[in-house]
Amino acid sequence: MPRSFLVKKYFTSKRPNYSELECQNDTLLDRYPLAELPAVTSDFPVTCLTTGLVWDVSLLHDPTSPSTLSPSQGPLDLSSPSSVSCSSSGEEDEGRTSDPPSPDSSDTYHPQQTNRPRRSNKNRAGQREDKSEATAPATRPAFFCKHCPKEYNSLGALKMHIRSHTLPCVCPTCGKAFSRPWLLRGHIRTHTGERPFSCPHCNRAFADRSNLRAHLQTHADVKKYQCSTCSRTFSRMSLLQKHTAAGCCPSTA
DNA sequence: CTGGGGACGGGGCCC
DNA sequence: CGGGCCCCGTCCCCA
Repeated sequence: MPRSFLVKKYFTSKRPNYSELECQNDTLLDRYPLAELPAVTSDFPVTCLTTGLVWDVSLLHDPTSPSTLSPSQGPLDLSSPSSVSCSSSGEEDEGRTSDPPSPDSSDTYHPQQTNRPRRSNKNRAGQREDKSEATAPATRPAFFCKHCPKEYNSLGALKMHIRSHTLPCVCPTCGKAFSRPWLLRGHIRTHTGERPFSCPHCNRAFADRSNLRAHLQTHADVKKYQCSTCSRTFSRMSLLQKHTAAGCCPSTA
């Protein structure tokens, strides 16, 4: 299978609208251009410097102290895709990762029957609004991101968010940086061509579970997103939005 | 214009 | 508390 299609065009004209990179001014990528990103030390599939956290609970330390990101660690070893690690640990997810679907988990992913019966009471659709508001009750301690105006009511949440600024996980192949190890693993599949998520209906395989989920919608008679005016259903929100924007439903557009 | 794939961001939840 | 994973969602591109 040709993989060139996987190595997307964001190296040319597409993408890297990674706004995070822009607002990082004093953070990782600025200080350490890709070619100089810290390298890796072990034999793990990803590079992830999770300790490069910087937060501003109230003041915190100065950004001039690049945490664990020491340029002296040397340039990336782009020639050895496997010679990377995630400082977050040294153990990665041997067998625990969800990346490749475990054979025992009914071999394929079924969105209708999420093999995880959790979050039953949680409307995840609203999480975007939640985080955009980022309002913390006055009775709770507020943790502020020093890189952006976001505010969290737990240090853990803030730390997680800050990783989106520090981007501690670096692809050994192309140097692209990610906030989380599993994001990097997913990215690495774009290099390796690995597609562990296969569609049970058409045998098409995907590197990304979300993409498989979206794909499965194409097999559904009634798709997830429905136009409130014409009742037409779409596999993706974006398609519904295009549909409404195109004028089908002026009332909802 | 529509449909779909690729890549990715990020918060919540579980362990 | 941190790491890992899930899910939702978005953006871009292409046929």
